[in-house]
Amino acid sequence: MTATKGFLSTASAALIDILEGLSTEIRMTRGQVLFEAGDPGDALFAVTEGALEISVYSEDGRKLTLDIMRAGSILGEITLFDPGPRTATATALEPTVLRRVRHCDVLSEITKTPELAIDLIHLAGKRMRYMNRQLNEQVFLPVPLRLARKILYLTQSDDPAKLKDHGMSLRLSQAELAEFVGATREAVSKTLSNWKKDGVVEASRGGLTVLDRPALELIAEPEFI
Amino acid sequence: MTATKGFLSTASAALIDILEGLSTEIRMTRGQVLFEAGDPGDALFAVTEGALEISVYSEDGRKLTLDIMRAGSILGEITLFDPGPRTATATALEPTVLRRVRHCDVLSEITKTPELAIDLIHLAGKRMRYMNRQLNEQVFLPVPLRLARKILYLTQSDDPAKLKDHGMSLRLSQAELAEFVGATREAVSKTLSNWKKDGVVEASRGGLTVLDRPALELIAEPEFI
DNA sequence: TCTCGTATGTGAACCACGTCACATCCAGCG
DNA sequence: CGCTGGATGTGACGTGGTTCACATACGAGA
Repeated sequence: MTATKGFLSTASAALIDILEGLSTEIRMTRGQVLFEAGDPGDALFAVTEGALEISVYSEDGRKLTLDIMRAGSILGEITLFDPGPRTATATALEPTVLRRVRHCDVLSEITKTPELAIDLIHLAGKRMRYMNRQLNEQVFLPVPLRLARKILYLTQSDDPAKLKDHGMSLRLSQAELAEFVGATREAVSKTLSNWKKDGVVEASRGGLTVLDRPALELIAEPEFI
Repeated sequence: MTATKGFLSTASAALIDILEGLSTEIRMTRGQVLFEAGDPGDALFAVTEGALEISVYSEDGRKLTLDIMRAGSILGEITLFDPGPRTATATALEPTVLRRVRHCDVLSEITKTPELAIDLIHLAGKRMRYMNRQLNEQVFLPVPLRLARKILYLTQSDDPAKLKDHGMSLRLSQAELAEFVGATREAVSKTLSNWKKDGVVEASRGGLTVLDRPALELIAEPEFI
């Protein structure tokens, strides 16, 4: 649906360079929480290695995963844009390395390098588009469509070589997938069962493989009216 | 829930000033469309007078209204942040006056006045928070809760004086309210009927009045676990 | 290899909402 | 005034999806 990779697109080279100079390195183990929704946020991060999951929680504790951020992504910048508590929780999905830059350093850098501001503004726009689409899909699409699109999104372009035979695997449990599409594990399981019968995907414990990407794309299509 | 008014908060004075100088005036009649999702976007707007409705459409034409922008709001800046097609449609709800500024003028102004960039970045942050909340509510809350919150949001602080007796009226048909909460007109009608029985709201043709704001706030609460 | 904890498959019952189908009910206007 | 078209009220009914309740099935340890 979109060509960008990650919740917000890979940061521009200029942005990365500047962040390099101002940042300190952070290393995380799997499961470690970088920040939680509600925390005061005074820094932003660039992922160097590994992956983090960005999610929000309902008032009664249910979880909705927004995206997975991999190497090259910037995160935690909402509070730079609008000072206040963090709106989401970031958890490492695997051993992860990232660089941390304080907001104040970014802001003072902006006054020196306005281009940086434009980079950040573009970043914000990409995010907005992503959220827009999320909302739209949540409101209008049934679970199977949402799931198909998520799987396509999550398996896209991770490694172009692996895509050539239309296959692509995803290391995500069905429960995690459910949190991604805002549904229950059972609903995901049943949907995947149907697709498996048709040879569209193949499942293993803790992951699945897309066998027939075009078929999945067909399912993901709206085919409206 | 939030103190901001409008989809993105009222623009800062500095921002408004700068936009004044670069802008041209636009006048719209009720129902007129300022821009549509998919249009190429090359300008942003500041509402001077009147109100516009910002909405997105599903692939099969259903509508979801995101917010109503009144005097003091900035809109159309996503495409400044991230060049590309507009993500939503803006329609005047009444005779409306606004000022139009081309993106390129804003961007070149940023290189001269970095503070402007910071203003815009803050704007983006407020938006992100708003969208975040929208998504959360759509995914996790049932129709009555969403409706209660929307009504509270739409009637908040419009005129503090009118709030003193806990009442507040809203000129929106039930169909429009339905588009706001992502539900059907019937569901809204039935929910409102219940509330009317309890004296929480009062309805008239094409609008409704909140009689017991605290009661509505109680309904809107999650009262989780 | 056996065992236990976690991931998955699947059916039954339930339920919130959507869909459909009308019955009202105003507000303007001939 | 009575008509008429859009805005509302409300029931019947269908259904996607959740909830609940197990049955497997797999993988990592002991």
